[in-house]
Amino acid sequence: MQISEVAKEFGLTTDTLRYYEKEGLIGPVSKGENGIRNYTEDDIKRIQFVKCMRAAGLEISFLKKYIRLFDEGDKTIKERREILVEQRKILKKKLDDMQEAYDRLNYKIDLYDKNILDKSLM
Amino acid sequence: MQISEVAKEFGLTTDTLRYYEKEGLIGPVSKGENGIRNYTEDDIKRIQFVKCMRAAGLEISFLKKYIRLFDEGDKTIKERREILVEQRKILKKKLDDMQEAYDRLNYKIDLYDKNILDKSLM
DNA sequence: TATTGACTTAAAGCAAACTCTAAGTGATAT
DNA sequence: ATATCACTTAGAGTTTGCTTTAAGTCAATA
Repeated sequence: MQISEVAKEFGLTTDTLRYYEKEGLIGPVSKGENGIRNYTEDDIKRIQFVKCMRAAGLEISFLKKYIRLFDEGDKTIKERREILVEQRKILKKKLDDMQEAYDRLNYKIDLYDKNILDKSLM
Repeated sequence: MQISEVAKEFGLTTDTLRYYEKEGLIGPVSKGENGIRNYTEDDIKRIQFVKCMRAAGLEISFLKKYIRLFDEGDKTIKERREILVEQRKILKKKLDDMQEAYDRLNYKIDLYDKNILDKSLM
C-alpha cells in the first residue's frame, strides 16, 4: 500500500506519516527499488494504534518509548505495562475534565434554548 | 483577591492568568493605585469557566470570541448559542475518540495482566 | 539601610506536533 | 518529447499556549 492510500484511509497527510516514521512511531517502512514506501499490514496496524492514541492526546514521546520497548521484546513487558497504566491514568483525568466541560456546555445550551440566561455566570 | 491567591486556588500560574487577561479571556481585572490586580467574584467565575473549558481542550480563540460576544449583550445570543453547539460537537468527537483509546488501553493492560500478549498487534 | 518578596510590564523564548518548501527522481499521459 | 503527477529528501517555518527574561516599583522585614 502506497503512502497516499494510507494517508487517505486514515485521514492523515503524507507529511504526517513520514513524520511519524522519522520519529520512530511506525516502520521503518520498506521501500521498493525506486525508493517508494510500501506499507505492510503490520505497518497499517501500527498506524491504527498510533492514530487512536494520538486522537486521545497521548504524546508522541510516550508512543515512541512504548514502541521502542515493544520492539525490544519480552524483557520489557513489565515496564511496558507500567507506562500503559500511567497513560491510562492521565487519559482518565482528561476524560473526566472533558465530561465536565461537556456537561457544562449542555447545561448552558439548555439555558439558551429555554431563554433563561443568567447574565452574570458564564 | 490577589493574583497569587487566584493562581493557587485554580492551579494556574500568575503568568497564565496575566496571559489570559491579555488575550481577553478574563478581565480586564481592576487594579489598586499601586497597579496591583484585585480579582472580583465575577473575575473568579470567568476563570472557573475558562479553566474548565481549557482543561477540555477548547481553543483560546473560541473562548475569546465567546466572551467578546457575551460582553456585547443580548443581541449576540443567537450567535453565542451557535458557537456553543459547534464546540459541543467538537468536544463530543474528542470524548468518543478518548473513550475508544481508553477502552483500548484497558483491554491491552488486561492482556498484560493475563500474560496473553499478542506479539503482532499493538 | 539593605535586602527580600510580591507585584508590574513588554517582549522574547520554548515545546509539541505538525506543515511547508525546495530540489530532485521516475513513470505515465498527450 | 514534454508535461504532469506521485513520490523522495532535508530542513525551515508555523501554530498554539504558555513560560521566561529583563527591568522596574513598592512594602515589609533584618
